[in-house]
Amino acid sequence: MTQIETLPIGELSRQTGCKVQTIRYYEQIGLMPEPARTTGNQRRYDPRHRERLAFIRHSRELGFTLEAIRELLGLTDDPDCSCEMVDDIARTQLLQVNQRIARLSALRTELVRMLEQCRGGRIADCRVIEVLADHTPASCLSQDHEAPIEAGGRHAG
Amino acid sequence: MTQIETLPIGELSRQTGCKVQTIRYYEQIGLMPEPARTTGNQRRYDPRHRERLAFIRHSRELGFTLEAIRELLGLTDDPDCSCEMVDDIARTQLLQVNQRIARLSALRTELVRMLEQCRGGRIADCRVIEVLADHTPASCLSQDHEAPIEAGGRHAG
DNA sequence: CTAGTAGCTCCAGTAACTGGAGGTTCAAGA
DNA sequence: TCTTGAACCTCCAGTTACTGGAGCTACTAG
Repeated sequence: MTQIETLPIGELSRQTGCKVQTIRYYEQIGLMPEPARTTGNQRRYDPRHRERLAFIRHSRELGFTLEAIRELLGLTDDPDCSCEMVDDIARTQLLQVNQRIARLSALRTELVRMLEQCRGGRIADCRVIEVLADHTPASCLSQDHEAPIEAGGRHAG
Repeated sequence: MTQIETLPIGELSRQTGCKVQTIRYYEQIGLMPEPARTTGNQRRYDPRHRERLAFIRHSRELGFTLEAIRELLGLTDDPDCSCEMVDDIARTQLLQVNQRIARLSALRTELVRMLEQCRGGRIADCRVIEVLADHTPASCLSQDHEAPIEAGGRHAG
């Protein structure tokens, strides 16, 4: 008989756009189940692993934390349960995204203003430095420190 | 004679809104100079330290990395040098902020669309889960992974 | 003198990976 | 069958920008 399709980790990596180390990391923290191994101890994945990893990656791209994803995955294990909680998690995520956009926009405004004032002289006269040194009772930015996470990992080479 | 004003670390912390540990951390990584010490080995800061720390904090709030701040601080040490580089650093920062806003906006769009499709049934029918599981050739989000840093530290308390 | 707060150093932990060392396995070609 | 080289393995350390705790010492008010 033909065996079902199994993938070595590199192939799974290619198909999902997720680095090999990251896949192993997800396994380590229990987000991905342990796959079958060859007699030589190499991992072999099946399509279900690929689906799960795709789910994780897409969720990460949408900015969900690994903890949120863990919860979402837990919920999907019980298909009869109400999807209220899923909705909650996504809604919370949306809220955070909105907050971050708001903060970044304020930040942009200040950066733009700062740059506009620079006339390109000596550092001693530099408005950018001046603005940065200025610590007036904190502009719009100082309050509400929230989630620092963003979609995607660090730059990959 | 009256001594010049010196602050213990807790007072500096209060005045700048920067945690005690964070101040010590900045010293450890060479961003803040080593302050004077009492005979009992406690740190005592002067107004110049406060200015420098304020500069660092404000820059952090604007999303500059510690490395960028280190560079900016280095540049301010030479007041006769052209402020072109300062401008460059700020401009790079602005660029990154713009990119992050763009990405977050795309993200928001997708989250909103996802949530709108949820009619609140069972998880088996949940559109949110479906969308997350879907790994079409990657929407607008998969490209351009950049700086993960955001204004402010993690939530404090 | 004592109590309590604030300070000290050192170490470990956070999120979400990434990279490398040093060794093994697999698959294809000779 | 042997060899070669890519891909795999585990384990560990590093990244960013802090944060928290243990266990100890200094300072200051009463």
